[in-house]
Amino acid sequence: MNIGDVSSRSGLPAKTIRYYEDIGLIKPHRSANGYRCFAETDLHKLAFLGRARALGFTIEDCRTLMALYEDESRASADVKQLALEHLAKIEAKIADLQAMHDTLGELVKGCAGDSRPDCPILRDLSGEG
Amino acid sequence: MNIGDVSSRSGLPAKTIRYYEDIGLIKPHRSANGYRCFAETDLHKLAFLGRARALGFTIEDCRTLMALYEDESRASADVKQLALEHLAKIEAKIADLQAMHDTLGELVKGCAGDSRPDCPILRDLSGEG
DNA sequence: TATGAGGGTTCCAGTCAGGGGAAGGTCAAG
DNA sequence: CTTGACCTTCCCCTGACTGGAACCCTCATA
Repeated sequence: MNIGDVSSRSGLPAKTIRYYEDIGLIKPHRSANGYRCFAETDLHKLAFLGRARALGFTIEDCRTLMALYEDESRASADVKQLALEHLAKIEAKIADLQAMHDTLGELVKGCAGDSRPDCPILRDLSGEG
Repeated sequence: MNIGDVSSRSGLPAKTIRYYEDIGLIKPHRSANGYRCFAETDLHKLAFLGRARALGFTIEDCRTLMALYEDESRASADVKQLALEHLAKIEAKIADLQAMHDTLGELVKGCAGDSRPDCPILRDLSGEG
């Protein structure tokens, strides 16, 4: 398989696939003409990576997850721990965003949104002046 | 005021303040020795920027907000629109993160987390194989 | 046989919002 | 006079790609 095929079958852009090779996540063979030559296992790995990235895991997490996946003697505890740490980071981000959302929502609610200059949003940003 | 004073009074790192000057958000004067020389208005602007950034506005949004703030003849509608657009982006991010959280949470719940290799998280990532 | 389309390759630069650190100038205190 | 705390500019680094330039390969068509 050439990179275009793997790209459409995995849903990942060709650029991303080349990047993943660059950083050592996959190691496709090369054809005589220099083209990358992907096996089914490469495609499978890329799909794995795509799903892990979609769950928000960092590239380094993905590297670890792949290693665990390929390690038949892994302990599921290791996978779970990684997932729990990631879950905690997601929760922290949600909490941050929620706080912004609540604050900004309040300010927006108080803003007339008309042609006059008076605005509680700017008043708040300027330090209640 | 030197940059150290402004830094501690605004809560922004000196690096950040220099960066904000670099991209034209503030224009402090210079003393004879080449040091930046901040007026109270600069400090006020930096505090404004710090609060806007804390609400998650991008630097470009901050630039617009500052311009609106300094424009006495602004329409609060313009401020409100910017804020509403930002609010929508925050909501979209929260929704994304929440979806990740829910999916990953389900997978984690099903994972024994013991010394055995069997793991629903990896099974899901590998495509249910 | 030329040529054009549509693959593929490498490498460089840019994104966003700064952070880290080097090399060097300035200032007040001891 | 020296020490230490400031300040300056400069350049590289981050994550996870994305865009583009310049060039090569293959196949179909005129």
